[in-house]
This record gives sequence, structure tokens and C-alpha cells, in this order.
Amino acid sequence: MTAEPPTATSTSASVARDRRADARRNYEHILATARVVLAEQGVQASLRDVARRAEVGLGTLYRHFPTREALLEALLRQGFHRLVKLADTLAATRPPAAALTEWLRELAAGAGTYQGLPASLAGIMHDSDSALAASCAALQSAGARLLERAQADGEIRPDVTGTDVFVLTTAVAALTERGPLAQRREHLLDVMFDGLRRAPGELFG
Amino acid sequence: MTAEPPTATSTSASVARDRRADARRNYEHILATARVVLAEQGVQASLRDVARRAEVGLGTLYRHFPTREALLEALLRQGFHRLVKLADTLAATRPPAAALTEWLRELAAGAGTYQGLPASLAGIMHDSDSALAASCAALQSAGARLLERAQADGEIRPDVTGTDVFVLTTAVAALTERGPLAQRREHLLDVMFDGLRRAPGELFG
DNA sequence: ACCTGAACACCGTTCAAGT
DNA sequence: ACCTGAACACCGTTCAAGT
Repeated sequence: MTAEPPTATSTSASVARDRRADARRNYEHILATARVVLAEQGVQASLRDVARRAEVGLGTLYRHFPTREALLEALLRQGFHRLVKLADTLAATRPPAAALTEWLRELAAGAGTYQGLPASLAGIMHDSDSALAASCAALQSAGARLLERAQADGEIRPDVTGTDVFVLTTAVAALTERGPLAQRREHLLDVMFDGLRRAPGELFG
Repeated sequence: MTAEPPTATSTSASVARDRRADARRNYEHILATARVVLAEQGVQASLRDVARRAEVGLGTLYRHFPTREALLEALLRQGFHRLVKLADTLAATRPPAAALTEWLRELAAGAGTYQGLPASLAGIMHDSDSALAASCAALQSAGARLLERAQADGEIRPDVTGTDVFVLTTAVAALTERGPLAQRREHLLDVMFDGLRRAPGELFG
């Protein structure tokens, strides 16, 4: 049952299907292994090590994931989608400013999944044509929408952009991803959020 | 005049002196070369390349600078001293809050000397026993003194530490060291400074 | 004392050879 | 079609051998 022989009429198609299944299995196995290895060593983990531990040739890894960013993008896609959906939920259920700050807290937490990931996300602005940047664009759009709502509501200063808020949040996530500052993530986010509020001088504007 | 021959009575001492002079020349030359190479390639530049371009053996570089942080520390020492002195000057001539923010702007600008340096400075918190961390401690102390003065003056929220302010500033410097965000350094620092002010809810406290 | 560079153990990336 | 791993061009680090 598990190994059905190819019929005479569909041999080449069946072979192709088998091959695709093999490739697909490799793809999934590399991804699962990468998840473990990056959890251990961070986003700068050795790709050679990932291939070794997935027991595939190095070329196989590169065939499926031509760059480190491509691998990272595949690993993070689900989490990105989850955050985009969360933005919609928060926009529908929470006051604009609270929706924004709660979402940014989730973004910071999500960026902490792998050591070095916040820096990679913040660094997307430096080379915006990576696979990771493309996938992250939806994330930034979701954040920008929450920001605009909060700004329209007058709760958040109008002179910050979605990019500003995104990079500031990932920067705080980077600072607090390990070490003694790890305990201060929420507080540093609070400080940043206060900076995002309408400046004091404009309180009566 | 330039090449004085060793006298008979001081041969070994003279040899020692010559050797020390040679070593000193190597030290200085490596440092000068590193300044150029790091300016081109950032703090992650190849140390092999530095040795090659300084025309010294790789071992010579490692003898003088056993770690990358040691080299970085030697490169930055002057700038660190300059910033510490600047803190004293600002404390003596400017109102407390202005002294703090102006000094932090200079810190951010100084951290932008080499690409990747802000991240290295922010990362000091993650391994606090490097040569760079030791030299940076004076810098952080100077910032902490300015912070305490501004807090005592009631201008800055009391629930932030010197470490908080230091890492937030270097983080903003890291975000804005290149790319499209480079133009927004001053603005993002302003946002951060607003966050450091007494929280709005406490305005009448 | 100090300098040198080969040696070692790693990388990331490519690509001819296999199935 | 896809997989493999040797080959290439790099790293950082160490250390025996030179002067």
C-alpha cells in the first residue's frame, strides 16, 4: 500500500510525482531541522550544520533555499500570517491606540523566536530585495494600518511612519532578546510607546 | 640621526629598545590600517585583510590584539575619552535635560563611526567581560550621571536606568546607520527622548 | 622579544557527476 | 528532476620555527 508500483500508462508522470514527493519530503525535513538548529544557535547558525543534521547534501539545501533569507522566510511565514490576522482582530475589537501597542508587543515577542532575528528584521530596511523583505512587507503593512488608525484617532503623533514604528519595535526586541535586559522588554516598550504618543506640547492642540 | 648605532655598553638594552620600537611601530601601523579597513568594511571586516594590508604576519596582529574587541577598543579609546569629557562640559554649561539629550545625540553620532559599531556597543550587555565592555563602562557612567541629574531635576522619568538610555540610543544609531532610515536619525532620537520625559499621566504629580 | 606563515578546523557557494 | 559531495575561496585561531 505504501509503495504503489507505477502503471504502464503513467510511468513518467508517476516517476515525476515520486520525485516531487521525495523533494517535498526533503524540503519539509530541512525546514523542520532548521527550526531546531536555529532555535539552538540563532539565525546565524551554520547552514552546513543544518544540512548535516537533516542528512541531506549541502546542494539539496541550497536548491530548496538559495539564500539564508529564503530559509528564514519559509520558517517565519506562518508566524507572519498569524500576526497579520491578529492585526485585523485587534483593529476590530480594541481601541486604536491599544490595538497598535498590543500588536507591537506581539511583534516584539514573535521577533524573539530566534536569537538574532530582531536584528535581521530591522536590517531588512538595509537590503529590501531579499525573500524575507518581501514576506515581511505584509507584516509592515498590517502595522502601518494600525498606526494610521491610531493617528487618525489623535492618540499617536502624526510625524512617525509605519517603518519608524516597525524598526523601533524590532530594535527593542533585539536589545532584550537575552542578557540582563531581557527582563526589561515590556518596560522599554512602554518607554517607546510614550514617545509615540502625541508630544506633550501638543496635548492641547 | 635617524639610525643611531647601539653603543657597546648598551647592546642588549639597545636591542630590546629597538625591538620594542619595532613592536610599537607594528602596533601603530596595524591600528592605522584597521581604521581604514573598518571604515571601508565595518566592524566585521576580515582581520586577515587588516594584517595583509598592514603587511604584518597574522600572528603579529593577534599578538597585539588578541580579540576583535581588543582592536575595536584601541580604535575607539580616544573617542570614548572625548565623549566622557564632553559629558562634563555639558553638565557644567547646559540645563540637565538638554545636557543629557545633546550628549546622547553625540553618542549616537560617534557610534556611527563604523558600520556595525552601534550593534557591537548595544551587544556589550550580552557579554560584559570583553575589552570593549571595560572601556565602554566609563562612557556608560558618564551617561548615567547626566541621566541622574536630569531625573533629579524632574525632567526625565525616574523609571529608566543608565543602561536603558544607553542601549536605546545605540539601537537608534544602529537602525539609522545606513539605508533610507539614515535621514531619520534625529527624528527617531526625538521620539525616544519624548518617551524618556516624565510620562503624561505624571505631568501634575 | 618579537615576527612569520603554515596548519587546522571551520564557513558559504558552486557545479560536475551521479541516480 | 533531483541529489550528492568534492572543490574553491574564504574565515578565525594557534603555534612551531625563525630572527
